[in-house]
Amino acid sequence: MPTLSQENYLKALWHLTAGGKVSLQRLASHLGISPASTLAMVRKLASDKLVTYNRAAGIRLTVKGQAAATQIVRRHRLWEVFLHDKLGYRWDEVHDIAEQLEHVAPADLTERLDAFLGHPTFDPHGDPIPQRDGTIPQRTELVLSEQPPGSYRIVGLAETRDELLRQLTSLHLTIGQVLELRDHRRFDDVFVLRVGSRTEHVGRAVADRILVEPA
Amino acid sequence: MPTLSQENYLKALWHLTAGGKVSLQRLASHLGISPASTLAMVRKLASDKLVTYNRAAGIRLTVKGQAAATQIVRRHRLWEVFLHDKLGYRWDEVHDIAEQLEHVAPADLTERLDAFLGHPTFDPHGDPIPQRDGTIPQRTELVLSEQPPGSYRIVGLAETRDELLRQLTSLHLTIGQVLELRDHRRFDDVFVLRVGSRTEHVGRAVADRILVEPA
DNA sequence: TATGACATTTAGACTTGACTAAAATACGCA
DNA sequence: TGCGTATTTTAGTCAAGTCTAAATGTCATA
Repeated sequence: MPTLSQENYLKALWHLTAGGKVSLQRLASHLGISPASTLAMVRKLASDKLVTYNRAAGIRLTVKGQAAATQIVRRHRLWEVFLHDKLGYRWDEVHDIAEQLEHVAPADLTERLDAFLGHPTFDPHGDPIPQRDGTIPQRTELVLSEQPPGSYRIVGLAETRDELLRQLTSLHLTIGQVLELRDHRRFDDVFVLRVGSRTEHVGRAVADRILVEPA
Repeated sequence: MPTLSQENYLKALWHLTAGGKVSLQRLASHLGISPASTLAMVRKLASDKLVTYNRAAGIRLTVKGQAAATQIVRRHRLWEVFLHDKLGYRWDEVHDIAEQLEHVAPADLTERLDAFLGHPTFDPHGDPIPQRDGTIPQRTELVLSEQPPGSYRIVGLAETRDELLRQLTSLHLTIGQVLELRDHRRFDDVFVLRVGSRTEHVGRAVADRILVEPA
């Protein structure tokens, strides 16, 4: 049970680690905190066995720290999906609010939220949501709007906003449905689809949110 | 913008005020904090013009303090509805979690949440949710399960859990519907209703959540 | 190998929100 | 009116998380 402040350090480390060795300096400037204060906190994290630190190797998350950080990122991204899909915030507004919500973590809340949102795998920015077991989804599905004409099966939806869901349902564009992408009229950004025996025209907002595999 | 800790004091004051003069002592023991610490915080609140304090009158919320406290209670109870209706927590589990969430208050979030939940007027405990303008709903609707046989119009639902909503919809028990309560079979807690031309049998879980007025 | 640039570490201090212990005040009632 | 009890207030501490300034290390390279 890291403190709120410790959680921010862990999350920052999770993000920075991808970019190579994490020096005090780098962590400090990422967080906008002085190197002196950063060192103090890194020592606390080390005494809680969440990180290891020495000058040469820099700061490294331990297995325990990794797990904690991953769960924080998971909570953050799930809240982003909630704010976007359910409350209708724009994708560029959700980050700051999720920043607040991610620290609320009573047993169960994350998993209930995940279920309520339909176990999403990507957040509104397109970043993967770490799963309960810590694995990170890889984009294997294709986004319909980026495909060449052809036959595809819908394997998922990138969003669960009621309005979008209703529209997709009314077009029979639900998971499992096979469709044929006929044309992308680029001048007005309309996608022409053959769904069952009907021809449908959908805009980019819809085509961007349909995840498919070749059929 | 009171601090997190100040918000807890304001909320406590809001609740205690109903019970008469609020002495330092009373506030302190309600919060489980020493009178000395409480005095220190009350002075801060006073310097922010959120409360007035003197020995004789005790601690009183100013108009500004009232407004702030009311919004905190509003946020708390809206989150309770979310946790109960949407995430499926039991009514006795939601308080502690809402306690955490109520302090997250970026512009807009409360109103969006309110809209998403369908502008509820009572929380899962049956307590009124202060409205955006600060007014406190009064229970004017009647709970179907507490009425004598007769004709009623449905004016609201006490809950928006999808499962409940689906069940009510499938029974045609939606807002505006007129129904006749025929009987309450007390030995097995089943309510016998006449809805349109059909006779329906519903249990207490449903009858408790239908708000009606005589028709 | 000595030096300058940059990174790290130490030292000391501040703010917030809590604490305890003890002093001051108020209040009920004998 | 004054005593005893309860409440309020003061004074001094503490821990967390931050700061600044200054001291110390490290390292590439001139």
